[in-house]
Amino acid sequence: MDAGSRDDEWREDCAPRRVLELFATKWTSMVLHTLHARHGGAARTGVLQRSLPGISKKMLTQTLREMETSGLITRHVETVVPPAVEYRLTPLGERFVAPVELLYAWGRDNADALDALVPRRGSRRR
Amino acid sequence: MDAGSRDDEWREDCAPRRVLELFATKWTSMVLHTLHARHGGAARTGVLQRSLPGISKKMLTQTLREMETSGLITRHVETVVPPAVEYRLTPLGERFVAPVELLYAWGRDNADALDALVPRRGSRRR
DNA sequence: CTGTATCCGCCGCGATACTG
DNA sequence: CAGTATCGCGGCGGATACAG
Repeated sequence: MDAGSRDDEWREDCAPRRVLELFATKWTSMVLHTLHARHGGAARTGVLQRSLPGISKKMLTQTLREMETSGLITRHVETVVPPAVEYRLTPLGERFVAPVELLYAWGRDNADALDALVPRRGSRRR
Repeated sequence: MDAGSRDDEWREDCAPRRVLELFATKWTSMVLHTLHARHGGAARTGVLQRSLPGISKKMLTQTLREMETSGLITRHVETVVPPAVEYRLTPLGERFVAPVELLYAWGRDNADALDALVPRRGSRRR
């Protein structure tokens, strides 16, 4: 079972690619993590924004919309004044937490190795 | 332990961010996976390119360089004619395989759910 | 409070051509 | 076979202003 095997094609619409696209938007995994680890799976817009230093309203909304489209979260609107919107992890989203957390855990465990070897991505020589 | 906890800051240079940057380059995880699953941890340039349909020489080289810089792989040059270059997973790289594989596995397990819910990233409503 | 609409710089990445 | 250099497009994502 070497180079000839066809059990994992790299087509555009294959599962692995789909997953990677979830990371294409920079904030997706951080929103997921924050929603889970800091707020037990549900939180309102403002709360999320305060929990994610540096994110803009635009990217927050955009990221949440895409996550909703992907079925990772749901969006509930309370028709009151002022409006209150709550986002909640779906079962699919909650199952996605484990892989993401493992990724983060790996980062923590190997932070020193990365510190020593990575100069910095995107650093520009002049 | 709510919004006040400080056990996971989102600073630019924190571990989680570092990990996400490894995915900033589209092909990184696929090269990692291919190197591990198809070639037992080591392979030459040409072999990798054939195993990754759609990748260009430019992106292959660029991705490999960044992975080398991050300490995920090593680069061995055989000074012969024509030149033969082999890339090999480092211990750090091999440890990174598990989280990535789990991510991919999640994609496979939930491919149907994604099929049903994801219209397509970037699709624009008018 | 939540969300939308522009303007715009930066950069990932593909296509192409050339070197050793 | 392995790698570099250039050009160009698309899109992420930040800043800002406006709306319900």
